[in-house]
Amino acid sequence: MESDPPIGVTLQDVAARAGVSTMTVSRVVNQAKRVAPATRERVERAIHDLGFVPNALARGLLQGRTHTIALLLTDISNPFFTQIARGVEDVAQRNGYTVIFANSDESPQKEAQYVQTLLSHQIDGLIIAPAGNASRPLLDLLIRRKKPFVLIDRVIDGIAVDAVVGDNIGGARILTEHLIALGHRRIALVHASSEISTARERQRGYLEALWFHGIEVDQDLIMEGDFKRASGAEAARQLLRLPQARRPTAIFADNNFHAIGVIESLREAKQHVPQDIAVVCFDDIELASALQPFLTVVAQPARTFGTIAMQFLLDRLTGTEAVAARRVVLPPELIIRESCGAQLKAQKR
Amino acid sequence: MESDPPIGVTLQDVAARAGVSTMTVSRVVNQAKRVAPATRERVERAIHDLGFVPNALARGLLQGRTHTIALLLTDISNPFFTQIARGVEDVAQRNGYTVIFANSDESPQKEAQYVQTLLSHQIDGLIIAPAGNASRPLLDLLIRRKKPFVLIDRVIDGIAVDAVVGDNIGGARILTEHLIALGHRRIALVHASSEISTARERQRGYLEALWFHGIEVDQDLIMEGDFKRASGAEAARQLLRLPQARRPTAIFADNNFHAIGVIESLREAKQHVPQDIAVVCFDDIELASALQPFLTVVAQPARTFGTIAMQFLLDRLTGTEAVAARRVVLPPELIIRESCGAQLKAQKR
DNA sequence: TTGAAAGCGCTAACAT
DNA sequence: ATGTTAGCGCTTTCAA
Repeated sequence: MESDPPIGVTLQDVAARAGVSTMTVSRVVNQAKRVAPATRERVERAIHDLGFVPNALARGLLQGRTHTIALLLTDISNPFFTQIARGVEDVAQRNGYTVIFANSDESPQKEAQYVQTLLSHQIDGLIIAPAGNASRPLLDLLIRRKKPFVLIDRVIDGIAVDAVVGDNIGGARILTEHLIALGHRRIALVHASSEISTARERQRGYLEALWFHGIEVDQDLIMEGDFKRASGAEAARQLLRLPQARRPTAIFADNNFHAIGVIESLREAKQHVPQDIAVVCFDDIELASALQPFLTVVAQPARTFGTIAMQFLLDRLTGTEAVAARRVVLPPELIIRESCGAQLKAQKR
Repeated sequence: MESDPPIGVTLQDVAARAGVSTMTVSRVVNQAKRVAPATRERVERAIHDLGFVPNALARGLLQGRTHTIALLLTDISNPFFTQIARGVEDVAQRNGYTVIFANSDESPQKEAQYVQTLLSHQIDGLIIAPAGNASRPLLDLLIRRKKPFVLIDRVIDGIAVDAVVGDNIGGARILTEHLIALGHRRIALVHASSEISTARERQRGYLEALWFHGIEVDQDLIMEGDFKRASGAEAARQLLRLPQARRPTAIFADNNFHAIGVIESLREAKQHVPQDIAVVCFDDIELASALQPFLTVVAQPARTFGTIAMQFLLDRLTGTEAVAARRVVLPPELIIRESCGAQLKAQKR
């Protein structure tokens, strides 16, 4: 049971060493005021000597709070979510919270499984980018359990909780109108499942822009993907199979991964971007754009998504009074790079 | 104390509902065999009705094991580390482990702080990419505490522990020799601090290649950065300030972020890559390369780094017998894209 | 097959 | 300013 080296030093051990009660040690550890300077010093010496690290489990068990929150995302390999993670982590760390990350991979099953695990670990709250509308029961469960949580990037209809999202409709309109202004009329859309609010809203913005400018919607130009690279590539391949006259002159990818996939397929087909076909997308790919700046995008302040969401969660965690659900909609920013448009305007109708 | 809705349902509650002792419930939860089918069913029904989720803290406190491991990286926004994270997470999840991620941001201080927090949360083990040689005391602490850990990507001299790394010397040689074979003689190096094993080894590989081919080393072409984008950009700016004759015809960036920064600066200076100056780097930037494929790199199987490291850690965690420290060195792969070389060969000496 | 008691490491609430 | 007691939710041990 008892080990030779300092493995698992407890508060008791420190108390014995310093010749005081466990309560005194506890008080020193927790920065309480009511400790005589001399005693405090003895205890601190003992803590240092023994290399004591308090057991957060025991403390959590007793207090019902672990100072741990979870960040449940759908794809941690997407830079957009990575930036969110950094924002969350920063604010969390500054406030003494530990963050557990998890990846649902756009799968409601995986998501449910993770929430279960996270709950069992007694996390104090969560920040979630829900996999889709199917996540609804899960969120209801959290509400019943009175676990504070904040939705990030995506919302679920009819559930009034704190949420930090981007203006997807507006962003999609801006992007589409940018293309229209450059003379494009046959604009394809590669969107993800309508189960996901962001995909739904971006599609809406695209359609609104077309309607507003009296451009007829061609269903053959609207492809469904899953926010991943491969589906973007497949969508582009299909678009290229259309007869020349019905092919798009521009493709609007509803997220960055779709755009990458689209561009890959176009390259395979020897179609140059932006000379032969324009490509724009939602969410930036900072690294990629640094290399070769031609992709016009609507970028979102992902890091800010994270910091605000964490702030909201903190309010809930430390909140004295009950606050109504808040929703922050952050505006996206149109980044025009080596304007695919400029060239196209001249050469297209 | 007692709440109205099912908030914090305990094993006791389930026991009461099912009319059995807590032990019986515990046995059902833990899949023990010695439970009568009828009893088991009653208990399972109660668990479901009450929505009972076992308290991992209480269990951990008692057993001294939490089935949680930590992954401590230096930069989660680098795709290389993101891939590692996915690999680790996959293997961990399949084996019933929860992963806590943390970012040291290349700072030994932050790293030490995180390890402290993680230890207090009683994680069972860690996978660490150490910030640098300064991390040595921290690792010694873990050894004293008998916390299993595995080094990933970077090693610390004179410490015999499991490690999963890439062949940095070999990779750097390959990359440098690739440039030499294309006719380059003035090859610059942008490397990170020698405090970091990967930076040290890549520098070594670069030097070895030059020596081997009888090319004199020009200290003015060797710049120190910090593995981040800005330092790569600054290094390139300085290189461009050299008199024409002493400027490099190629730049070897010792990681992907350095390369991005270098390319940005070159673009600002209207230097075209690869026509005017070649750029190669260690670690791929998959997304970026998909967009515009001209960056020749030495790519590492990051995901495999993660899966193997997690496997090693699992061995330690479940290990019956003590195994000697293992070190796996994974070979990198040279990816030549639109060979910056081909063009250069013709135009340079 | 099931239950009772004890206690993991810590701190809230109450002494002193 | 310091100590004592009790117990968080669970499982280990031992008994029935």
